[in-house]
Amino acid sequence: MPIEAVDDTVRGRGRPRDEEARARILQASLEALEELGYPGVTCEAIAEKAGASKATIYRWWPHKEAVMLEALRESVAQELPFPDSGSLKEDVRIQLHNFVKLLKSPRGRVFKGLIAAAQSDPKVAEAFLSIWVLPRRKFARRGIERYPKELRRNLDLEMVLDALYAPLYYRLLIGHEPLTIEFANQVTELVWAGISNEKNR
Amino acid sequence: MPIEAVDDTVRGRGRPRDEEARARILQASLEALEELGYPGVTCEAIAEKAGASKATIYRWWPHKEAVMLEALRESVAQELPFPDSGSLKEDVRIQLHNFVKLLKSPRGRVFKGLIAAAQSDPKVAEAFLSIWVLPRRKFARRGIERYPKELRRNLDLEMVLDALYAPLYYRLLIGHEPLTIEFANQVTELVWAGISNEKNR
Amino acid sequence: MPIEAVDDTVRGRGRPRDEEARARILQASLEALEELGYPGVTCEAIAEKAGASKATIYRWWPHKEAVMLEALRESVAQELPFPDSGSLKEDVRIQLHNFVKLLKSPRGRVFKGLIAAAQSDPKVAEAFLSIWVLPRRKFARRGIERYPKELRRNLDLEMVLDALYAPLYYRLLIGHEPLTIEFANQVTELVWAGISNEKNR
Amino acid sequence: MPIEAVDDTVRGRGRPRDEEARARILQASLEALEELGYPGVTCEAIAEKAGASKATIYRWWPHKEAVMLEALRESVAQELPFPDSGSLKEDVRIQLHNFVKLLKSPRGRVFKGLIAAAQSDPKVAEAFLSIWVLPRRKFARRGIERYPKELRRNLDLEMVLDALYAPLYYRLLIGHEPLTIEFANQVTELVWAGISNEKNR
DNA sequence: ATCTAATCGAGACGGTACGTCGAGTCTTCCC
DNA sequence: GGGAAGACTCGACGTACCGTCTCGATTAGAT
Repeated sequence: MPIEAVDDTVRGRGRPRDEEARARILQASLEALEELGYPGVTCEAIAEKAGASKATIYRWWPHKEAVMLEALRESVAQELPFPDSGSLKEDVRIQLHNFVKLLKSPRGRVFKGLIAAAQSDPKVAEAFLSIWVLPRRKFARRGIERYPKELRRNLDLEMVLDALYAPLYYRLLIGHEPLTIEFANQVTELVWAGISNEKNR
Repeated sequence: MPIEAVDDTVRGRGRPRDEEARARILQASLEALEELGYPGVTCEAIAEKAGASKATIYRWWPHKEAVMLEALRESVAQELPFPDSGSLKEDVRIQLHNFVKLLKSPRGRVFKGLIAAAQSDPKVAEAFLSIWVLPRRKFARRGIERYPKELRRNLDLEMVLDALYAPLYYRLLIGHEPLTIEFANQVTELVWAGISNEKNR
Repeated sequence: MPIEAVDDTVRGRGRPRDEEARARILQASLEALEELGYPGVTCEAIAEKAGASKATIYRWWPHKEAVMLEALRESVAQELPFPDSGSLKEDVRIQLHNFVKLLKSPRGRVFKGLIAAAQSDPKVAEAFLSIWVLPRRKFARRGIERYPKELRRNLDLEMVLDALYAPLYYRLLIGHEPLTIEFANQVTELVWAGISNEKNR
Repeated sequence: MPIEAVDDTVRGRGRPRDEEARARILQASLEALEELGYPGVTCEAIAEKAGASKATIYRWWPHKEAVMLEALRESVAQELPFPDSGSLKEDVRIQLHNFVKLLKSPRGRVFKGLIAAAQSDPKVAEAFLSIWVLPRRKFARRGIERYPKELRRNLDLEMVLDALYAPLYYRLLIGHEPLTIEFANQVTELVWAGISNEKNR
């Protein structure tokens, strides 16, 4: 079961959850993550930034990683819809462009931090997967499957998605070369050559 | 300046550095990383495993990340030579196979841990780059450049290397799908289609 | 001004105070004190035991000590009338016997808890004094003063009361030796020797 | 086993305990206890006052009560030797005088606090008993037993000690009447009448 | 054969953040 | 308007690890 906030759609009797406080906490988490990097994010710092108390944080999230994951989810929930330009190759290119822009924004530090946290905390790993990775991949997969005729047969789409996104994550995480729009173009071209049904050259 | 052990080639008067202790500490770091994951690598744990004292660790390394990086360097120094089968595609495939095997071994946790640490610690990032990433890429690049005629012209080899290795790192770090030899084959085929000089199909 | 419940004899407009809830809260306080000891008396525990809410408790009492004091007052209101056997010495003995029985009953933990609370909270101290100690002493004093001829002249009755009751409290609080009926007899004899008008031996 | 500091008479290998820090912590505890009363004493406050860290406190004492008990023991270790005036009655009187002075000093708050804590914490109770009460009683008992002929036969000395000390504790804890030297005299006279071998009156 | 200096182990030190708990207050719905 | 439910702020708890430090013991080269 992924790490999520309590589902309080059922309106109980007591004082309802303070949604403003929730929003302030998530906002403060993102800011702290962007400003201080992952290990610099302290529950006490979040609490102070948010004008909330630590107890409130721990009432709703089991640990600070969960807070940051939910913050991430909130902040990127509507972002990055898979484009629909009429051309699959163009859709892919635009999608990678957008993702590059996201990773290069301050939000990129959030990804770095969460992927780092996921390496040693299975709960974070699972949450990152179910909250971010898998939904994004499902969208992208659907976007690609709209054009079955443009692709070679017997392609493993999971592998294709990896080939498309992995290089961006890789440059984000390793930083040996800059992460640029041009790089996204190069990746698009290279992968396209490997998956398209066109007779190349 | 990368993180390295103190260079004590100048032989002073007092008791010399205990090389056995150094080896035990590095070994213990690797073991802790493999067994317990990154957060399990506390200096106390290393010291106890190694039968050393924390002071000894901090005398020779500025912080625990430096210890782990040096441990990594020691342990992979001779690993993963770029193969030479006579065929570039086969060389690439074998190289990816070997890398998959490495990442799937207990050593994979070391990579996960260090990449995680690098996300928030620029010193670790730089050290990981200079100790592991850049040398490996240089070897691989040289291996590829032996066959200039098999490749398309105007290829950005850095991008090609990313396209080859990134998917493996990606599956290691995200874990959404298993990291297998077969996956390495798929990546090889896909990238090969995008870089080889052959007239495809 | 001693700690007391809000005096709501003035009958206002809305729903009147729920006397049952009040009784349940006081009862729950006593039980918690007897079963769990003083630190076990948390407002949450009282509320749960009583099926009440914390808000109700704090509406009617300023803090939990006030609750416990009122609980004590209710529970001991009619207890320990000063006996009237016709003999002062016998009256004293019986009174000490009764007090020993009270202190050894579960109620004894209530005394321990409240005396403890009084040490650091002047409000509790004053309330314990006015609700329990002073009234009890007044009764006892009247009981003794019925027999002026049996006592030496110029006795400080306050001191005599201390000499009678203090040893019982002392054993209750310190617990170095058991608090028994026999001990009450011994104290009676010793004090009697010091206060009676008889020619001893 | 009473709560005590680790007995480190055996000189181990590592860095030795910082005796100054220990002294500063105990001193800070006493000051905090006298200034703020028992529940106002915070480990964080002690640590700050003492210029120590919380970890140091918890390394050597299991909880703050133990700190305060040891502080008490240190501060009263050599106090209150049983006097030796040549007359038992006079010895008793002087001993009670001294005890009254101790209880009326700022140190009295320490006693109030610890007795309070003992009511709900068996560890404190046992420690208070073994560190303070029992040793003091043993001394007093020995002081009294030097004069066997002045006392009636078949006296229960434990009860006598209670009769002597309990009234002082009682006035300290309840505070219904002041605790004075004169009161100590009265108690001495009353108890003496009950225990001495003289033909009274 | 000392003397000297740097090393080793052990482990205590001041800090800082963790995640928990209770006090007392506040907010909502229900009666 | 009272009461149950329960979320809220505040602040202390006791734990864990960091990186530093101070010991006594050990181990060479320098004297």
